[in-house]
Formats: sequence, structure tokens, C-alpha cells
Amino acid sequence: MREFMTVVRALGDENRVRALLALRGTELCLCQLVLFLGLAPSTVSKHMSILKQARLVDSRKSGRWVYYRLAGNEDSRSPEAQGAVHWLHQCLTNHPTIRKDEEKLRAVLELHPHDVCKMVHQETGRLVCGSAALETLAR
Amino acid sequence: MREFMTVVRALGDENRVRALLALRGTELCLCQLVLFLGLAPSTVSKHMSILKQARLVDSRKSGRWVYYRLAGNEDSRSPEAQGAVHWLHQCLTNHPTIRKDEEKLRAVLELHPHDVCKMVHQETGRLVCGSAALETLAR
DNA sequence: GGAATTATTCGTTATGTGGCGAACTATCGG
DNA sequence: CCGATAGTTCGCCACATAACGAATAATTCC
Repeated sequence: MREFMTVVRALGDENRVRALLALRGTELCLCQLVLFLGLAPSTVSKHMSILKQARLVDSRKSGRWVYYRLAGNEDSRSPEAQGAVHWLHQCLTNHPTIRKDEEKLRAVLELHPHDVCKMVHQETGRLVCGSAALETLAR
Repeated sequence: MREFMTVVRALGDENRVRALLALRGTELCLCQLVLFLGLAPSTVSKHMSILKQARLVDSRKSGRWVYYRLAGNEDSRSPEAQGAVHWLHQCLTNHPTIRKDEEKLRAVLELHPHDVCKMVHQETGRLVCGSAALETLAR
């Protein structure tokens, strides 16, 4: 029961749902998700940790990058999580917001994580997510 | 998308999930749900209005009583809601908490709504839910 | 080793949510 | 009509959550 509630609450945020659906097909590192969602890195990191705790995603560390992918493809599947993802798919694959996200995701994927992170940070170290760089990508 | 999020958030509370599962098979009036959940009437009313807004339940007014039932059996079905209820079923039908709820529900159903409401209120009008009456029922 | 880079953790703030009781509405019984 | 009864709405309080920036950890590159 607690596990189920954890999964439901993890799905209760729109940005987390968008991140989950973006992870169909590919794995993404945090900075790619930052660019994709247009949120601060700390915020996205928190979101992903919530999804991970709900066993909806897994993560893999490779050098400085942490890659996230949908869980349940192999070993770490929980019934709750699998049903959840299936439900997500059925409800939202054709939704306009998600369609637009697919385009945005394609643009993000054309870049190496290295370059993405450069886009995400300014020389001052301040974020520019959600600003011009992201809007350009969305087109 | 907004509709989907409404459904997910409606499922984000354990008491609402318990209420939804209690509505398999029967319809229940508010006072029965009050006794079942052990919460104040105003709280339960709010919960049911959230479930209703998510189109997970329907309500029917009969005299002084308002009966709630699972939505989607006939006309007011939304795909999101249907998938949600199906998912709930699969995850939780065998869960200990829900099993115990079934017993409690059986006890509640042996009473007419009229008598339930009498149990729910004291002569002063104050609630006794969650106290002796409810605990007795749970056994 | 030291600088740069990537991600996480921490502290703060604003907003949302669940709970209750009191007041209000609506319906039934006399 | 008037009292009683069933639900809902409102106002309040406690707590959870999402967002950010700053600080910290971990890793690579020079």
C-alpha cells in the first residue's frame, strides 16, 4: 500500500510525468532533462530522486554524468510501476503537450550531454534554462 | 493533460483510494463512508467531491441521502478514470489493508444508512467516528 | 594537486493539501 | 411551519511539496 501511494504521488507532478514519457526509448542524463524541462538542476535532481524512489526509473553513473532510464525493463520492475507506466502511455501518448515534448526531446538528443551542459550554464554559473536557449530548442 | 493530472492527484490520498475500492460492487451514502473511513463528514464530503471532479465516482441524491458509486459503468466514463480504476484493482485487491477494509465494509453494509447516521452522531451532534463504534465495526 | 564540470544536498520561501468544527442548505416528519 | 437530520461550504491550522540559489561532493582534465 505504501509502495502504491509512493508511485501515485510520484506521478502527481506534471514535470515528472513529462520526464517519464521522455524516457521512452532513450536514457537521458540530468543536464538533458534540465534543458528539456526548463527547471533548475537541483529541482530536476529532486524530481528524478522521487521517481527513482518510486522505482519508476533507474540511474546509471558514467563519469561525471548520471543517466536516467525507465525502470522495469529488466530486473527492478515493480508491478505498481509497470502498471503506472502502461497507464501513462495509454492516456498521454497522443496528448498535444507530449507531442510537443517529443520534438523538444529530439532537439535535445541532437546534442552531446557535454554541449547541453554548456548551454545550461552561463559563464557566471547561473542557469539560463527556460530562456532563449530552451525556446530555440523547442522550435 | 490537466484531466489526467486531476485523476492522478485524486488517487494521491490513501483515504480516497480506500473509498474508491470500497465502492466496488455497491454504492454507499456519505454517512456510510464516514463510518467506513473514520473521518469527519466534512472531510469525507471533500474527498468525494475530489473523486467526483476527477470523474472517478458519480453521485445520486435520494431524499436526504447522497449515494456515491464508481463512475464509468455506463456513460460518464473517461479513459483516464477507467485505466486508473483498473490499475487500482490490480495493485491493491490483495493488499492486507484493503482486505481488512472489506470486512469493515461488510459490517457497515449490514446497517441501513439511517442507523449508520445515528451511530455517526452523538446526541450533542459531535462525531464519534474513529472511536468505539467504528472499532466495534472493524471486528 | 588544482581547476573545471556535473550532480546532489541543504536551507528558504511560496503554495497546496488534509484535517476539523461551525455555519449553512436542503429534505423529511410532525 | 418547525425541528431534526444529512451533506456541503467556509475558515482555520498543521504539514507537505515544488521551486530556487548556495554550498557540497565527486569526477575529469590540465
